[in-house]
Amino acid sequence: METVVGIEDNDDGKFEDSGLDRSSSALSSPKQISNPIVYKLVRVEGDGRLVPATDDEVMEVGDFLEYENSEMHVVADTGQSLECISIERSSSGKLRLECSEGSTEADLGKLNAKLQYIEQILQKVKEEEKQRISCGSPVHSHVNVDSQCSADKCLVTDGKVQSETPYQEIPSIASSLNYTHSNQSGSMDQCSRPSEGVMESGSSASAVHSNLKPDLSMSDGEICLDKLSIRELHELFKVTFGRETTVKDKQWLKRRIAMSLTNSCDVSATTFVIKDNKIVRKFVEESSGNMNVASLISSENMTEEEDINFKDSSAVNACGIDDKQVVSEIRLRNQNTEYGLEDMTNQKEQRAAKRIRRPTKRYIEELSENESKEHSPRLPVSNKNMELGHVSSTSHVRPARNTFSEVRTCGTRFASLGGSDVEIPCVSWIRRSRPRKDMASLMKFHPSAMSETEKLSNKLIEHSSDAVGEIPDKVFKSRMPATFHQPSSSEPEKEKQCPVIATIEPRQELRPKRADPPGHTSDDNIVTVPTAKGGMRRKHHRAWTLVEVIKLVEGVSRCGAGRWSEIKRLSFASYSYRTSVDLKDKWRNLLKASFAMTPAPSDEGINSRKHGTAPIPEKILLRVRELAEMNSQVPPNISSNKVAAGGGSVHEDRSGYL
DNA sequence: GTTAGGG
DNA sequence: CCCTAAC
Repeated sequence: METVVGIEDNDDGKFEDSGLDRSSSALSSPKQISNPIVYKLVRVEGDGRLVPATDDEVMEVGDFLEYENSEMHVVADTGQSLECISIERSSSGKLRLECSEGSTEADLGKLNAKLQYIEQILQKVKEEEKQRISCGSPVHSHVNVDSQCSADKCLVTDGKVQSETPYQEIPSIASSLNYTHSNQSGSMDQCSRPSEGVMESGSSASAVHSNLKPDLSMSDGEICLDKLSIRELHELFKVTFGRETTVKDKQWLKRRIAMSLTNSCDVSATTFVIKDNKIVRKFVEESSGNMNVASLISSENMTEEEDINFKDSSAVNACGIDDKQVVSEIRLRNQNTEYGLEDMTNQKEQRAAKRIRRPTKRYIEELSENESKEHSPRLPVSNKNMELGHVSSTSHVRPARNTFSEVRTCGTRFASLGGSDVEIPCVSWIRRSRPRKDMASLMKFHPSAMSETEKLSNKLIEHSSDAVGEIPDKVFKSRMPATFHQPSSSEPEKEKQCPVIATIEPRQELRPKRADPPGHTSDDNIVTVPTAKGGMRRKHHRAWTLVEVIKLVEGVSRCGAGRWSEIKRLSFASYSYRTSVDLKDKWRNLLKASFAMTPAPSDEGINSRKHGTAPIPEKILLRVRELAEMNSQVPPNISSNKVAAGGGSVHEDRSGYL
């Protein structure tokens, strides 16, 4: 699913289309495509904003898209995707593409039609653009489809940097399918920076940016950030990031600016070669690469992929669109499923090779502060359906600037490479999914793949999220040596093994009566805290919802009490945070409650007397008691055939409310 | 790896 | 919820 693309444009909405890729490489088949198109899945928030879809959400619809329209490639946000396809959400806020939702077929059909429509439009634009290009007319309203899968371009038109791409939508389908052309940076900003009010209208925040874009100093056909004074760099920084900076480090400033211009998160590890009016980013692919050497590599020595990109870029220039175009070449996406990890590794390697001065903590802190300010009003995002995805196979990296405060709270992370840990600034460590509404659920970690340090970091992360009111004091007291962001999917292995089941499961999001309290809706606020013995212990409380209880009861009725793992598998596949032990514990409590309940259900005070505790409908409790009594009579093991074990009454009762 | 039970 | 003994 790493396939992809590059459609991008600048503020003017200029497009260039090098061709639509209509191949149908599977999501799972990351083969490189010459002219792919990336459709970035986003979610439409209630206020109309677009929020980058989480991997899970992408996966949620990915299969469908692939199935229904093999030509469309939905790519989880990797920071590389440039397109946004927003899948309309139902009023419940849930993506309406869930195959498990029987009633979504119509929606799927509509979506599919829309997607196809979009494609048609793209084709048209592309053709138009080709004509324009042939005419040498630098019109600013054409489609710019980068032929390179992941190349981002920062166009400098008339000496103005236009790296910030506005949100653009196709009116006719805007209501439900937002098709966004933007470069990586623009896209990300639009989608993930609520504070900027992006995505709210065609006139995006880019206007602000574009107006402020200063001229890059040009010298001998080269754009040299180096020749800018600190003051100028500050200015550039300001217009680029929309905020002031007090950093005096020119290199740092240049790096940051370059990051923005190239929409890259690892500029720091990148050497720039500015030539022929282009900023060509050079990457050292392997640790063997020596940045000192790499920095001297000119475009002629680019890797094959880069060379292709370069040619393409040249072609664009040759068309006379703008001879001041600055093109940032970004290494083609690593198709490895462990892309994120690899990328990280590369960064580290590059860093090591180049011996680039790592941003000091101070800088990082400044970033954290500013960024958190900028993004502070983040909307909580429920991140459900984590389990749906075979998502885990891929890690996604986003540009550093899209990193969010929760991650930035930590200065660095450690990346283990070749046995040695390397400290990497968190700035370069990116979230794999869109920011969540619920700060408390910043992350969902993969317990099985979590190292002790990672766990520590998790703790710290939770620490950083004020939304979690349950953080034990000891967490605050403990000092975190380092923090990471769990790059891989947090999906427990078990869940991955039965994606089908997960998909079939009813919407987890649906929490009728007892929805999780605000700020506590996510499923991944699982945090661990150190124990006295040095081990890690889960420290997270998640109230059982009525839906969960019902599921539990149902599960018990089906499988019998005691077969928790089975119940977990069948009824809680989508509730990764509910372990079989949790089910068991809950059942225990339910039993207690049900038997504590007055024999006469008519008594209203059954649950209410337990102030604070969730009012479990007496029906449920009755059912629990019934099952309990039944179980006492019929050992669970015999009830492998639960129906038989359950007996007739069970069935009848179930139909009532389960 | 699960389950049961205590904390 | 966590921990752990017992299976």
